[in-house]
Amino acid sequence: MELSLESLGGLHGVAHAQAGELLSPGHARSAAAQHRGLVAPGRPGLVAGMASLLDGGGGGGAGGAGSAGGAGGGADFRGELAGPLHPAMGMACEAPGLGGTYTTLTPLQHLPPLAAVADKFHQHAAAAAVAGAHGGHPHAHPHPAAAPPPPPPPQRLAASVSGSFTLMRDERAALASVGHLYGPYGKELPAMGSPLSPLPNALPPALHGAPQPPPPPPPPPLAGYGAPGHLAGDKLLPPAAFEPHAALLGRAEDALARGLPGGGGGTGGGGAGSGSAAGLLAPLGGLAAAGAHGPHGGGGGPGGGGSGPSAGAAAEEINTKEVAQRITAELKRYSIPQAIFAQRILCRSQGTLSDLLRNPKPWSKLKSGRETFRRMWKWLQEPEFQRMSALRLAGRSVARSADPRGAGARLPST
DNA sequence: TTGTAGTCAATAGT
DNA sequence: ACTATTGACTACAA
Repeated sequence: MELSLESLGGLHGVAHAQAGELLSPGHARSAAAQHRGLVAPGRPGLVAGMASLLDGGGGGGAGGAGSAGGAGGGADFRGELAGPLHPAMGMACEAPGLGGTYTTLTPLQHLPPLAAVADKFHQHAAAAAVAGAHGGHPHAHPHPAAAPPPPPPPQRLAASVSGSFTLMRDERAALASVGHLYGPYGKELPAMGSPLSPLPNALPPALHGAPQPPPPPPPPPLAGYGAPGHLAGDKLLPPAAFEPHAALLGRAEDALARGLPGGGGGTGGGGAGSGSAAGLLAPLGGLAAAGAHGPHGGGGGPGGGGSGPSAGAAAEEINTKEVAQRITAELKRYSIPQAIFAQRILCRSQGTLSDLLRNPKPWSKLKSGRETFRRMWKWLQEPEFQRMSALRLAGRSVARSADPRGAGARLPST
């Protein structure tokens, strides 16, 4: 437990708040306390999958290894898990049993170990199946072609990755994993990275402001969200590129942040950039790539802000409002209770999540709270099945650590 | 010491 | 069952 997340978390966020937080009683209790009670309702189709996952989270582990996961990982994907999960996913809160290499839990437990991704792959295969995305293979590699979602610019990925790598020094191991992960996953990543929404179906374009291709599925009712006031000031990252590296970014960001010019300059505000995803993280995107490379171009876009040296720092900006909206939409879409998401993905309480979603603070005003938004963001970036897996895995881990019994207890049959 | 930020647990409302 | 709100606590920075 201690170090697992280090890779991700350790690097960045952790820097400041973490240690204390990790240890802080609060977390402990919350974690413990939180684990319980997380079951989710099921819904048809993907949703169902999600639901299952949710449930599964709790249960899967022990018993059958997760419903969804069952397939590949089934018996124990632990092995797979040995590696850390994807950044956005898995055990967010605990770095459980994964291997031991990951990071510690930062306050939030930042990112799950990249390695974990591996697991995801497997999982995702299963998940995919569930989702119906495509038939996963046994271990599913994401073939570029196969993947459901779209299009991805591999390049970006590469860039990102590299950036990540750079960032991650410590995480080499993780990197390694990543490397392989991404490799196969190439397609997926890109997908995520895609300008748009990571969520294939998901997010409401409205959020982005930019006209994006509307997701197939039911559009989320986010009408309420409008233009964000604070957003204006903030910058956003384009989801693209960075998603996988969110973690990295995070760290980078942190580092940068510190070094950076504060807000970077400002950012360009709404600019965000790039579009897409727009707008959420413009800077981030930059960061990701840039991080390592510097001002990368992509950046260009938004860039703005940053500029300078620190562009990176800025990089991380996430449009909190958008993220909040998107998360809200996704949760609704899949009927994921806030409590589940909060606990499994964010390692926070339901109340906290609710508050964050309803009253997101501008990125610039956030401190340690950025981690929470990063997590949300990362989660959004994940492909559906990964997201689901995350929920499930997280649950699993949590369950395991906290309440093994629960783990097995209820998995939906699915 | 004071103020701010981030969370949580509890509780009320739907 | 879920979500929203509130009060209190802890950690940090000025």
